[in-house]
Amino acid sequence: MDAKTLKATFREKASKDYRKYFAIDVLEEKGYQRSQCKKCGKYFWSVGERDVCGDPDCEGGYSFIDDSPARPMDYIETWKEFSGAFDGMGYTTIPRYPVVARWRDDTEFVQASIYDFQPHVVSGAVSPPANPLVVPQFCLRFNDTDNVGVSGRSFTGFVMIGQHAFTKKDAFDQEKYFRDIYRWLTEGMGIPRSELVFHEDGWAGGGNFGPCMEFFSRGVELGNQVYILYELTPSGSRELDLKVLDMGAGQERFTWYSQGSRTIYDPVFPTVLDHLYDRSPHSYDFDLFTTFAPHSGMLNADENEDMQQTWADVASRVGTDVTTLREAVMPIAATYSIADHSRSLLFALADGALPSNVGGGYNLRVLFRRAQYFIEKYGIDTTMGELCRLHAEYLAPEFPFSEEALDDVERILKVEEEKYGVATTKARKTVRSLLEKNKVTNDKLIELYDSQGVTPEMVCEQAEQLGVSVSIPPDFYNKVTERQQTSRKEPKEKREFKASLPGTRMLYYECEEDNSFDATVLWTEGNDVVLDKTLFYPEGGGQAHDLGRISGIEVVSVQKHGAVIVHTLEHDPHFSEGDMVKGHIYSERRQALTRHHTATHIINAAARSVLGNHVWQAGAEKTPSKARLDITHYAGLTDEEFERIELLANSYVLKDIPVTKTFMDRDEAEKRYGFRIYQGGAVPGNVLRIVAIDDLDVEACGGTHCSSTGEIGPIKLIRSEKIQDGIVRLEYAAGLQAIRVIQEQSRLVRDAAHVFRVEPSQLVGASERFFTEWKEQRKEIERLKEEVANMKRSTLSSAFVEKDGLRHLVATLEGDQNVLRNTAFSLSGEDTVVVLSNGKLLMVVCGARAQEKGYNANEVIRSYGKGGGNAEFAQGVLTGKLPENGA
RNA sequence: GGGCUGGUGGCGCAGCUCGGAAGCGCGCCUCCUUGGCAUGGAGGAGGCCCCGGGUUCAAAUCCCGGCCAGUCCA
Repeated sequence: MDAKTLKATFREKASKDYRKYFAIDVLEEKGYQRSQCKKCGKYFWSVGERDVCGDPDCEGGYSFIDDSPARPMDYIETWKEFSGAFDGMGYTTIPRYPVVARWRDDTEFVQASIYDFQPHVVSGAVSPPANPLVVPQFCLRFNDTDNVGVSGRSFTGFVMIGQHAFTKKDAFDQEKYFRDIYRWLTEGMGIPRSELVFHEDGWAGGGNFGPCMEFFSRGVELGNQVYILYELTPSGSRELDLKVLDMGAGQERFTWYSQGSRTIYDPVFPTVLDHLYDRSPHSYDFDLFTTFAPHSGMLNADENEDMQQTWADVASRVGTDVTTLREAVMPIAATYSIADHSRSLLFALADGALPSNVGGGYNLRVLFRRAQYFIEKYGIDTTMGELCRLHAEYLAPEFPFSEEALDDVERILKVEEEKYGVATTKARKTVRSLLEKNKVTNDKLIELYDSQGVTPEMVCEQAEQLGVSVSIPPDFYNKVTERQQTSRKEPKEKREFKASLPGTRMLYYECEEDNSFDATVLWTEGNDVVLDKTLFYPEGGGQAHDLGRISGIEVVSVQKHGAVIVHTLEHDPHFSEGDMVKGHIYSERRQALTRHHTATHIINAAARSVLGNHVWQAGAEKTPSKARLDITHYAGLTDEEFERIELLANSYVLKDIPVTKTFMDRDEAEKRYGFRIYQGGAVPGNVLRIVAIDDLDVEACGGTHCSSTGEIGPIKLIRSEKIQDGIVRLEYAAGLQAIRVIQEQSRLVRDAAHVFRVEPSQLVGASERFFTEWKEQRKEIERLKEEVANMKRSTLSSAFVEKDGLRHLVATLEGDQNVLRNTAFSLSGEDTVVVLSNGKLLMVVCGARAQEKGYNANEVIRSYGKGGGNAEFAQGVLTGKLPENGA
């Protein structure tokens, strides 16, 4: 059953038996009564009789603008008050999580406060950082980008205030959770109880489900409480062992509602909006916008088929025409968009994400470009970096940003602005020349957008400047989508491991130095063997698996399936379940892998120190011969940065810093070291293995590691390459392998120097000289050939034979294609037919009069050999012997 | 992850459809014009047409495979 049907089914069930599923006692105690909405059919609770439920759709718009029943609060104050109120009710306030969700592998950005605790806390595997708790969680959602600014309430980034509790089934106190949020709404925000309406609803997601209570006032949803109580199993629904309270409410909504301002943006970005208005040459028509604001909710691009018509409808309601309305609304909507987008970028970039052309980074690039476009279009004198600083300053009491982080954000935005500048200048040029040639077809428009990012709006702007008109098809973006062919690869099938066995004891953590061990065989099938304990490190964390022998048989692969380690042998084992076996690992390979793994952490730390705090690991691979690390960075590395990283990494090695490995509760590790520990991506389990190189680098990592950095030996960077926008790949070798790389490189230099017969130190100078000379001599040869051709010409010019009133020459001369061609052209005149060959190549040139008389070079050449060309000039190869007349 | 577009002197580009002499603009060098500069005029240097295969008598051009860059969509 999918989430949608599960939700609908459960809602019906909960409404029938609402006393069981909702905190009815509280509602009744406060004087609320239950009704069914005459429009949508949902059940809801209100003080006194009501026909409709309070949803904006049923209510017909907002009625709190300029008339809020609540106590006005500013944006920062909203959180302060909320957190203070809940502190008094036994909740712990925890700091927000990064908006880049590195602890998860199913999403790039946090989209709701509950994301912080998925999957491990919600599943019960990991204990929450506090319980119950409240958190101001910054979230990113890109699905509503086009509506930001216009619809009056959409954001790409917002703060979801979360109220969460995670309890054993019997300890779940739904009544208290509801009472607490009710107290906040009425006492904290000062909303009279008669202004509140509560909806009964159901919720489902990820196989879990439960009832849900939504709270509305004056046509706006202020938040909802989800009670995750059940899970769906193949045999039916079952009560969860761990029940979860998930209350989410927008901090922005609370503020907006409390102030009754014309849009949600005005009270949320006061300093940034002032700055934008101040730096803009535009005069804004706030009066018309204010009249427009209550209807803004209608202009939602997702819900409207025909936006043109909707604009017309809104215009007539406001009492003006579409053009006047748009001219008043769009500049203000643009400033709202700029404010929203810059704040989203501030959080995303400060938390370590980078704009890119692939993945989630692309969403960030789109945000940047959309905002930058508005800044340029309306001639606002500011930069995105400056805006981010203003946001940071305003948000500081709730969300402090470090100076280093802000510097980083500014640098990244600068680079992004340059890229945008290059792309738009180029695009403009292309558009201009196309417009001048009058070659703008619909197909061309789509191609321009698809391949160069030229929006139809940009084309129109250019066209206007040139005084040309272009028509944009109304279904433009649909056509773009049509052009995109969706061919998706089937996901690789993962081999399922069926046997239910106890977790294998991991000797490679306990006895790091050993290379042999005794163990009992627990299971075998085909070539696969599972032991009770093993020294064999399985493939994982980018580190290749160990090789060796079990009972004399070669081990070819070691994989981890859950907690069970499976060894694959070269052939069927002669032993069986219950037997004792002796295992042996090849320690040279293991040591090389270990060095490369610790070297990877060192390189990561060095890169972070040289390039900045935005550097995160984006992937890694360690083999016995070399290793590679992908890091997030906004540009390719310069040679200087490359060398500085290498040098710094080696200086860490020389300091011989101890490397400690400890097992630690996830919750404690996060508290002590922060989210930096998730360099390698999501790690399962409540207990993490923390590998710390002093405070230089601390990561949750399951790999094998040296016990101090000195053991790594030398580290040699081999190359760096930008594998995609925002990701740089570093390749390097450590220990003896590093020496091998260095040897290889010096051999290369030695061999090359030998070719030039110079000392290696003179190699560069020598090759430069040789290359220049080679080019010069090539030129000289060209000149000489020219000269030879000239000489031949004077001998051949007297060898013409008269025929049909034309002069004919058929001759052989030495020389290559160029000599032949030049000679042929210089000998030819109006009345000549020249056929030249060097014994193999063949050329024919016919003069203008010769062509008139029917001598076509393209045909003439066929009587001597194969080839072709045009009427004047043809070339090819000789097939027989040339019947010369010139010699 | 997938699609699309592009890669030609130092820089910006044309040529590619339809294979047949590697071009244009800016910049650079030399000379002339000028009191000097801006400008104007004349001449010149500077190319592994991204790399590797294939088709063809012949490939910058057509086909296949790489590499690099840009861009759009997930």
